[in-house]
Amino acid sequence: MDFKLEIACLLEKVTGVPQQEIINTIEIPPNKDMGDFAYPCFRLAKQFRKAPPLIAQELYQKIEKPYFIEGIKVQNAYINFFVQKSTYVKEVLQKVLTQNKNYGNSNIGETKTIVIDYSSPNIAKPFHVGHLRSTVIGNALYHIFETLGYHCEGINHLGDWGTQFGKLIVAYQKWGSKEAVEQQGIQELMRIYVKFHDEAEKQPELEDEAREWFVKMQNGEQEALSLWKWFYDISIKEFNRVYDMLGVHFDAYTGESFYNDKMAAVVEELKEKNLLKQSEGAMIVDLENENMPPCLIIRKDGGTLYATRDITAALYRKKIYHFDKCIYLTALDQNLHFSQWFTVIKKMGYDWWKDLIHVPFGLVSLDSGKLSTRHGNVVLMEELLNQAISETQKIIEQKNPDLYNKEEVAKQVGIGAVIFNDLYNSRIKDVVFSWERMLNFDGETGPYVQYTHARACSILRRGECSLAENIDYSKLTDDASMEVIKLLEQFPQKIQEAADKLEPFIVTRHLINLSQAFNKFYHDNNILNSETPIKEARIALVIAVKTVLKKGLALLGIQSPEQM
RNA sequence: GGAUCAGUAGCUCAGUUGGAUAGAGCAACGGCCUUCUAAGCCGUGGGUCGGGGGUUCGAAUCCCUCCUGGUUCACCA
Repeated sequence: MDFKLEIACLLEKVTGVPQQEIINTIEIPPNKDMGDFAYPCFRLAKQFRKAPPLIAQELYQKIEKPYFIEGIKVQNAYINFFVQKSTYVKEVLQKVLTQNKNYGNSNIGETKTIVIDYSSPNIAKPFHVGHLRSTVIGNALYHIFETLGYHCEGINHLGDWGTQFGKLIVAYQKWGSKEAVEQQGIQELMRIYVKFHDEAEKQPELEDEAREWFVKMQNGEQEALSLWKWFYDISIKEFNRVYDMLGVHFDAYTGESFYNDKMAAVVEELKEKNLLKQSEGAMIVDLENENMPPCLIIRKDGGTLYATRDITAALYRKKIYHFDKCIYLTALDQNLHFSQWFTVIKKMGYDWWKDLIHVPFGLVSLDSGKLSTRHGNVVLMEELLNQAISETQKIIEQKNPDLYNKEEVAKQVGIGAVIFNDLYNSRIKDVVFSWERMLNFDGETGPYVQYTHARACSILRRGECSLAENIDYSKLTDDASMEVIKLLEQFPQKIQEAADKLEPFIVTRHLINLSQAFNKFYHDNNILNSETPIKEARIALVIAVKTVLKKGLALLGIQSPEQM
């Protein structure tokens, strides 16, 4: 039973307002003494031509109180409903316990496909904290949509093509060695790349040489391509190490190089549709009447650009995946770029341009300023994860030295802390990276939620805790228990809300709230030493909380150790 | 200058499709481990919701205006 829906039905009968509209208006009162659900009557004032409190009063008279409602109270313009607690507890817990790990699933997205473009780092550059947000938010949205029944395609649109590889080839031939690259991987590639830039300031002709090499790549010349492939393989190997640690996977690694041979046709199409225009030697799509600067398609030296590849990729994805939505996770500073090329798609006459969605997030920086690989102002992702893990190990030594699988748990908790931290606030907020904040595991953090889950597991491990046959749900009507039950009930709506807003933090915050409520419940009530009917009911609650916490963390891409 | 995002407690942030007394965590201070994990629980202090106008029965939320900060604006991605 869906209580909100049932209440909406009651109200539909007495107001004539459609159910769906009422559902959207029903709120949870700020204070539990006011009621469990509230219907504000302000909006009915016009329709009824009366003062809202009066309307509330009149509606109240007309409502026939069903069995699952214990009481109805009118306060000012609000009609407040008090649910029949034991019915409510029973309905919610039975639903969670029978659906188990499917609790919160939905079929709303059935037959729909969502393409998610996330992570997308540049090849031959180290994976650092700046790449974390796209990766982790994209991964969470992937899971969230999947749980709502959507078919998802996760794409890592690697930055694996462009003049920078020409530079790298030149640098490698001048200052690199096979051994060094094999031994040190990206770090060595980075070193010679930086050296290239230093040297190119003194000898600008190096830049020409680099461009030549990139042209050779584009023309498919063997030597250039095999070097490129080598750099590519080394990078992917290192990226995958990080992705494995983060528990992130992709359905495709079709990066920019993949579209190399597909762009000409798109440029041709733009020409045919009369959208391409010469300007200052380059080919552009003019967007003046859209109040935007032009979208650059072809450079004056004939090279393609970021937008060219994105447009090509979008057309390809539409053809291959028939997506209903294609979402791009990048920092907010790319806003204009996306608006521009989305508009180009629109001008090409594709009505699905509106299904292209840029999901931006705030900028990451360090105390010491902007992130810059070249100036060494970065925190490497592996370093961050390893720090978080070793910090966790210290805490385990201190708090639970007898834990049997310390290393595994340290990984789950340390990495979980990093992911959780990134999914804790709304996307748009800028982030100044701070070791102190990152390695603080107190309060509203990943370890807090994991700890709560481990506590629940601990109880279930100790007691004879199989689920009882006939549970007396009336034993869970105290305030602390009710608070937990309410949050369990809201979980599916929160997943839906997170999907609607493309904001995983809605789930994150809900897990915090649930953990807080459960910890209070845990503190107030002894579970294993209570009398049988109470104990059975409480254990059912513990199982339900454990299930939802685990599910919620999984949606965020975080593991749930049973002990920590 | 144009565009865009943000401004809520000392710090980091929820709350913004107008609604009941603006909430958390961190930090500070004070309690609670012979009882299921103290990575926990309870309590105290802390607010001109950037400023000023306006709309409304009602504004942190909507409109106008100003201020501050970030980002971006032609051949990088």
